[in-house]
Amino acid sequence: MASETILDVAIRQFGDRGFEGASTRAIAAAANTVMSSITYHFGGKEGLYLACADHIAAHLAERFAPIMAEIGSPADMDRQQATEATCALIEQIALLMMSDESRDWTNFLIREQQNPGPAFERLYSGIMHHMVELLRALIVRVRPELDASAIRALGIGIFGQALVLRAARATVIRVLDVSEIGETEKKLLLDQIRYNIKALLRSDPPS
Amino acid sequence: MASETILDVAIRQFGDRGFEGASTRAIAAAANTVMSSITYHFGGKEGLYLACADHIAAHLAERFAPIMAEIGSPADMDRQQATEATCALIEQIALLMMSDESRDWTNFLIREQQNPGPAFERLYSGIMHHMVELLRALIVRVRPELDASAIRALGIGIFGQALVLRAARATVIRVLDVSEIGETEKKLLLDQIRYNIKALLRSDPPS
DNA sequence: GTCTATACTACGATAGAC
DNA sequence: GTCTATCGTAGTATAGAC
Repeated sequence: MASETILDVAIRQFGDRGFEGASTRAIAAAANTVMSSITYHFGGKEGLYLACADHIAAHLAERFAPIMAEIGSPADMDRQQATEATCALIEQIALLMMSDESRDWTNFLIREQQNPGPAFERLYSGIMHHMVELLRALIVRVRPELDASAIRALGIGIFGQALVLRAARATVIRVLDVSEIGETEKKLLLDQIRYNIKALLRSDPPS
Repeated sequence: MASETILDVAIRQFGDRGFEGASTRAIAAAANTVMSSITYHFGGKEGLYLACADHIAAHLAERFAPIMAEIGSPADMDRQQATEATCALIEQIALLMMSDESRDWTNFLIREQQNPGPAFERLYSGIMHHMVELLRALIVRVRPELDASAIRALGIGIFGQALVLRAARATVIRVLDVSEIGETEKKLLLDQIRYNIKALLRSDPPS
């Protein structure tokens, strides 16, 4: 189906160049069709942008379905299990942030975070709030003594462990003194993230 | 001077809409001048973009000069002092990430991280590598037993604590269930960051 | 459904008046 | 230094052929 190809190309273009910077002609040409196909399938540039958001949400939901199913319900976990589940979840997010496959999705997502519009609404209610809620529930199991605000703030910090790998990608590559994030760097960063999360979830206070 | 106004407007526009999305006509109009002024002062759109990067680097250097002077040299610090200095540095970065004043700089910066070009080079060598190096040296003082790779990976995780506040801004606001990040939320997040950094810098391993 | 043709607007660069 | 005028290009939208 041509509209699938158009969506994939459009997500890349929008992610790289932003809504205004991307051109429907260029998107259509890269998808081996003409600009008016976009009008036909999506109603116009704006409609295409929103369809991209839905497409990303669907793909993310599909990608995280296995790990979320494996984690299951945090309600009947003990501390150790919830800690491990948190590590597993963030590890998956970190892998996403480092993957080339999802480079275009994450670029689109980060861009939309800076100027949230209707597309962010679709992304958030489509997939992100499920993950936010799961993370929150897991932290509650590990640190039941914390109040709701602290749980949320801690969750933000834990999520930052994965996000930094995409949002500051160029800096990460510079700091590691490599030309790209290869398998060696992936392993290094994932191991550190797992260690960091366990440190962040400890209940005995630092000196 | 008119070229100062043009730079401020341009940083906002480039940050919001990207290089291609921003228009020199719109930038000039918002700076109460005409498009050909940009040609005169900066040689064109590309020159303006690079000048924006230099402008941001200069402002960031100015903003962080006090805290970096106060921290001084990590070489003669003990663990406790280096831990406190790390907290102070990341706290300043976190404040920057949350500030409206620097919204445009950080948007520009994050955008440039996704597709680094000559402008990233100027930003990195202009200011960022100083901060990266300071953070690295501080962590070395706190955790001298770690090897160079682990120091770098830990630094990335610590930096992520601050970065997430800007890169996932829309999600942070959603999670905290507020319409903007006010004083209450700033305090909550900064307190958590300080706690988190101390947890991340602990040398006794988590269970 | 996919294409061509066209209308209209906006873009960046540049030359030249003042 | 700041402006107007203009050129060539590229943008979105739309109507209509097939």
